[in-house]
Parts: sequence; C-alpha cells; structure tokens
Amino acid sequence: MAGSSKKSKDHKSGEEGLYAGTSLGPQNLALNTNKAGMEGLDTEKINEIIKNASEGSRFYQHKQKRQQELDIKLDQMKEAAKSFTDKQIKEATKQMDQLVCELEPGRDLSHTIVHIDMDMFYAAVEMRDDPTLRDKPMAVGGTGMLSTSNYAARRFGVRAAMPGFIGKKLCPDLIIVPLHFDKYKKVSKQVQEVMAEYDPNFCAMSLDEAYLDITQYLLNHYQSHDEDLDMGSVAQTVVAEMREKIQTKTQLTASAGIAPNTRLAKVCSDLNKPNGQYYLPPDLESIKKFVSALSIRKVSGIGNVSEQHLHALGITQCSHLMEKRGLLRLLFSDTSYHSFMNIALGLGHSSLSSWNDRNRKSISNETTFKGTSERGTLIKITESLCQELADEMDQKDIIGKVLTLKLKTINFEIRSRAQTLSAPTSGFEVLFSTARRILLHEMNTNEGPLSLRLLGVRMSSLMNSAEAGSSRQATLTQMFSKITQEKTIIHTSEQVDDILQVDIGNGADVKCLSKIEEIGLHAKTPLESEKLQLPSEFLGHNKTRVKVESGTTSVKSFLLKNKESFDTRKMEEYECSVCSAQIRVRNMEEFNRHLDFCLENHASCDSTVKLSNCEDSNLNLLFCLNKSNANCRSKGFTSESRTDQTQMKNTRSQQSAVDQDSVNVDDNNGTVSESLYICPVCHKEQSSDVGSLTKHVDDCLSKSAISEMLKDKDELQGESSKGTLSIPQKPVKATSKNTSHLFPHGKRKGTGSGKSSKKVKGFCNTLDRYFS
DNA sequence: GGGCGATAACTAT
DNA sequence: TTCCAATAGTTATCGCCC
Repeated sequence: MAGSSKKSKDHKSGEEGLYAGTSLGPQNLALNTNKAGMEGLDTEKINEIIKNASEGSRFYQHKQKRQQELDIKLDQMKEAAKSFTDKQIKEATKQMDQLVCELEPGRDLSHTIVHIDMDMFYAAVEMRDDPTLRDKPMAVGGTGMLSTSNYAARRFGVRAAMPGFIGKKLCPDLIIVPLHFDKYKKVSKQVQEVMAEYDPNFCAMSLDEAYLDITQYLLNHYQSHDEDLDMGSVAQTVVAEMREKIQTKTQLTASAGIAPNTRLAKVCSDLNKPNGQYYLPPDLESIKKFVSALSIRKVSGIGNVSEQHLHALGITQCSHLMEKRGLLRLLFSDTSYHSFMNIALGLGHSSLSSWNDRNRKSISNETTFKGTSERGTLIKITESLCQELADEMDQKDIIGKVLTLKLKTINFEIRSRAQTLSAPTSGFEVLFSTARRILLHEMNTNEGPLSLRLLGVRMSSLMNSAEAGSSRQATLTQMFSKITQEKTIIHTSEQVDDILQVDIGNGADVKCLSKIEEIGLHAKTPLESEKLQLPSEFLGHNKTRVKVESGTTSVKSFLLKNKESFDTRKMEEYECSVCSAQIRVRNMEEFNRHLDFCLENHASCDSTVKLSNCEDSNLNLLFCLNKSNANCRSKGFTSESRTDQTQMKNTRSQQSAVDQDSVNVDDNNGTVSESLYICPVCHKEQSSDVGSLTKHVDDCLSKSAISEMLKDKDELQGESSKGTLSIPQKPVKATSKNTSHLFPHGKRKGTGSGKSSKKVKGFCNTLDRYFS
C-alpha cells in the first residue's frame, strides 16, 4: 500500500488525497506494500507498471469509479470535520474519554497469546519441494490471481492478490507455480500438531496462521516450579522452541508474535518476518509505547478504505487515533469509533475461547467465468454452483434459510439478491430453483442484456441439520400423531384459508396461511400450550409464530373461543400487470412474488405454460385454479381451472402445470423440452395425462392425501436419515446423523445506530470482529 | 420512534 | 493474448409493527 511507501505522496501530508487523481492511477489500485519483504520498494515505478498494464480495462474503469465515489465521501467527511466547532469537538472528546474509562478496566494482561504465521507458506512449500525455485522470483497461483510470492518476487512488487499477468509485467522472470492444496493441508496439519503440544485449544485462522494461548503451558511447565522466573524470557524461549520444532518437522520457517492479546500478537508476528519473533511485554507502559508508533494499516481490520478515511483526517498512526478521538466520535458510527478506541488502547481478545466458540454464519460457492449474457450458460453455471453448495452443506450437516445470489457484471459491478426460504434446507432442488428464479428475474428486469462474469450462491441463517432435522421431525411426528388421534382434519383447496397462523408471543394475532405444509407448533407459556393442547416440547419458544390447523378440534375450539381477539386479515385483489389477472393476495409481498413469477415465465417462454417452483407456486396455482382465470391461461400462466378440464386438456400441448425443477429445460431458450407433470403440492411425478394430474392435485389437497401422509408417518421417521423429507414444498432435510458441530440459528445483531447526518455512511469494516 | 427482520452492500484476508 | 479470486463476516438501510 502506498501509505507505507517512503516515496508515495501521502507521506507528504495526511490531508492529501493520496494517489487519487494523480498520474499513478486510483489509490485503490496502488500496490499495497504492507507485507513483509516489501519495504523500501520503488512504489512509484511499480504503480506505473501496474497502471500501464491495467489502464483502459473494465477492471481499471471500475476501480476508478469506485475511487471517485470514495473521494466524494472523503471530501464530504473533510468538510464535515471542518464544520465542527471547538465546543463540539471538546464535548465529543469528553465523551470519548468516558469511553476510555469504560474500556480500560476490561484490559487483561494475564494471558500470553502467540500468533504463529508461516512464512510465505504456499511458496515456501513449493520451494522446499523444488530446490531450483529457491533463488528465483516465484509465486503460487495462476495467471488470473496469485496467492502468494516468495521474497525474491516481492522485491519486484509481486505479491499476493495480484493477477499473474501483472506479476509478469513487474517481473518478467517470475515463475508461477500452480496451487497444490492437498500438499499445503498436509503440512498445515503437521504444524498444528506441534502447536497442539503448547495449546490444545489453539485457534487456526487458516492453513498458515493460528493463535495460541500458552498461559497454561507456561504455568504448568515453569512458573509452578519457580515463581521468580522471568516469564517474559521463558515465553520467548518456549515460542522459539516451538518454531524450531515446526521447522524440524516441515523444513519450513514460521514467525511469531507474543503479546497479551490477539490483536497485538498479530501485529508482532509481522515485525520480524521471516523466521523471527517479537515479544511485547504485558505491561501498560510497553503496550502504549508500542501502539502509539504503530501505523494504522498494520492493524488487522484496517484495509484500503478504512486507511483512506483515516488518512483524510490526518491519522496515519495509532497515536493519532487518540489525539483525534473527538473527531472520530463525531464522524463515525458507534461501532467504528468504539473499534478505533480499542485499537488506540491496544486492547484485544485475551482469551481464545470466544473465538473457538464461533459458529459458521454462511457458506458459499462462487465462480468467475468469461463474461456472458447467454441465459442457458448462466443457468447451467447457477445449477452447478447450487449442486456443489448443496453437496458441501450435506457433507457438513448444515442447512440454511437465506439464499443469496451474487452477480458480478462484466463491468465488475457486484449485485446481491437474497431470498428467505420458507424452511431451512440444503436441498439442491430448492437452492437451484430459487437461485434460478432470482437470476431470471434479474435478467428480465435489467436494462438491456445482463452480461455477467461471476455468479455465486450463498446460504446463511445456518443451523445444524441433525439438530434442526430432529426438532422438525418431532414436530411433524407430533402433528401427525395428533391428526391420527383426532381425525378431524379436512384439507380441501377451499379450506386452505382456514389454516391459521397464531403469533402467541404477540397476543394471538391470527393470520391466514396459504401453505398447508408450513406447520410448526410452538407455545410460549404452559397456559398457551394447554389452550392449544400442545405437547410440552413446544414450550419455551418466545414469540414464536404458531401455525395451526383449523381442523384440529382442540385448536379450532381455542380459536373459536378467542375469535374476537384475532385480527384475521382480509385478502386483497390486485391486477397483475403481466398476466392481467386479478390476483388475491394477503400482502404486497405475495403480489410481488406473483409478479416475479409472471415476469419470469412470461419473458422466458411465451408460448409455454410453466409453473414456477417458487416459494408460492402452490399459492399461484391455487389462485388460478380457483379463479379459472382466462387471462392467466392465455398469458402463459398455469391457470387451468379444475372446473374447466376440457380447456385444460386443450392446452396440454402447452406443458401445463409442470415444475421446472423436474423437467428437462432447454436452458438455451428457457423452454420445456419434455413433458413431465409434477404435482405442485407433493412434488411427486405424476401421469402425463392432465386430467389425472388435476385429479391428483385435488386429492393431494384433500383429506385422502392427508390420510396417505399419515400412513407414511412411520416411513417418514424411518427414512429421516436418508435426507429430504417429502413434505409438500418443504424439502426439509431431516437427518439423524450426530455431529459435534452445532450451528444454532445465526441471530442477527441489532441494526446500526448513529444516524447523524454527519456520520460517514458506508464505513463498515470488520474491526468489530476483534471485540466480543 | 424503537425493535426487528429482510436484504443490499461493504470490507477483509 | 491474457486484463484482477473465493469465501466469510459485518454493517447499513428500509419497511413493518407495536
């Protein structure tokens, strides 16, 4: 990064806009020299080469645009900074002093935290295995992107996260070795074996990086025997010994930082690289001295953008954070200025337990490809991404509830579109149909053809599938047993609206449900449980939405008794601008889903009638079934009325009522190439005869279908370990596998505050990761 | 107007 | 010639509801 270069302009004045607008190109494209072995380089020359190699490209233009946007923000921030009165700054400084008083007592100097970082790990492994590479500039990766480089290459400005072709421009003799992950994993395991001797609960951050808390080790091996020992020296000896063991075992060197917390240990490990270590004594005086001289960019969590924000205020080293604390308080969000103060004070995690307890929050799969706008190709890529993601989730026993599709246009603009599924799943079918629907919607609503170079699928709101599966299984089992007992459930299409959703936590707010399968029974208090005649295991779900079936006698009587307190929403009718049908919905969200569906199907295949497998495909179908909507039918929407079967048969050639996920879709034009009928309720393949299908749908929605499901109850339990539970439209994975990895539902933290107009918007970073 | 869920966007390594 | 990844975590913002 230019910020640490002696020759770069930003060193002249922290108030200047760094490289922005200079002949060296946008600041966000400048070489980041914040890496061991990259000190004292001729950054001006290197940046010129980078600029020449990139200029004119879409990537360069994108970076320029982003930098211009950032520059505007930086200017606004500087203006705002100037506008504050002395009184305001004084007051803010006082508030920050108060914050310091609150933070300081949390300082814990009793732990000895070690950060181990393998030197140029991937490159070192390759050099070890091929001695001819040792004295030559080399990097590991591909022409697309380099993962790491050796020190000889770093002298030319070649570093990680740099495209290979730029590396070649900087150093024509650069040797690029492809990645061999299996090898790195093996070596990493060897390193971890050594670290485990010193702290069995060490926290691996990646293949080449880990934190250890050696406090207990020191106590066990040294302090308990001799209380007069200089524990600082002992810690250094122990860490040196550990590094030696690593080297003996792997023939690779490691560097280490020893400090009272993780933040400081991380900074320290970088100071004497390669093959060195740095010890920061656990006393306030040493820490304050160490931190105040520290460049802000050396702190983990402060990257390019954060650095530019701070530089704009004249803050280049950590001591400036303390000096300008009043400004920081006035300009940044609560989260940000809290983080800055923690950094300024040299605070961080002194225990690794909270890190070890971390749960995965999301899992994703993405790929970059040659830019294309071809629908079929993009759908194929999406499909393969979903398949891989589903497999990985199955392997890890995870299911998720929110699917996010990430798109990067050929101009490097990134978009993400998320959809919350009605039930957590890892099922490929749901993932793909949802991702595909989002993709098609984006393509249809984009101005002009949507050309993409990257697609990604991400699942979040994760939970452990075994855990979720067993609880859901219990719920369903309970539900079925209740149904068997009472035998009063009536499910016909007309009675779908009778399925109610009771939000007990909010005082029995009953809403009509459209989906019969979305049933989960929970009660908040014993009284509510009693009223609903729910088994005790449904207790304790605070403010949990309760979805009940009106046909269940006990529930029904409860609902009737309390009828007046329920606010049953009315359906409203809107005209769909795509299919011109009058659509009955409960809210705009439902209507939007209908619109999405119509847009997708109308645009992708005019003459082909399809039923989307979108979340509300049942709903869409039911609306149309009930309304016999001619408009829908004529506009390519599955709308055959069951009272109009003749007409439906006439449209059979139009592939009525098919589920896209289960038919062969010719992805090049989005039309259905083979006729297969899938029941939209139970998702099972049905006879290709439309009349039979219609009857089946009727049956599926009726009592007999429920009875059939009841018969399958035992089977459901028995097959739970096989995976997908075939409940209508709810591919919920119900596995009985045991796993030690628990994934409780990732609960969102409160939303950001600090909405003052003078706050710098968009300043969000991961600083707070380092504070619990 | 605060709490909260859903979604988009940003940032880091 | 090529023309800048993959993965994950956090924060911002909006809209709904009470």
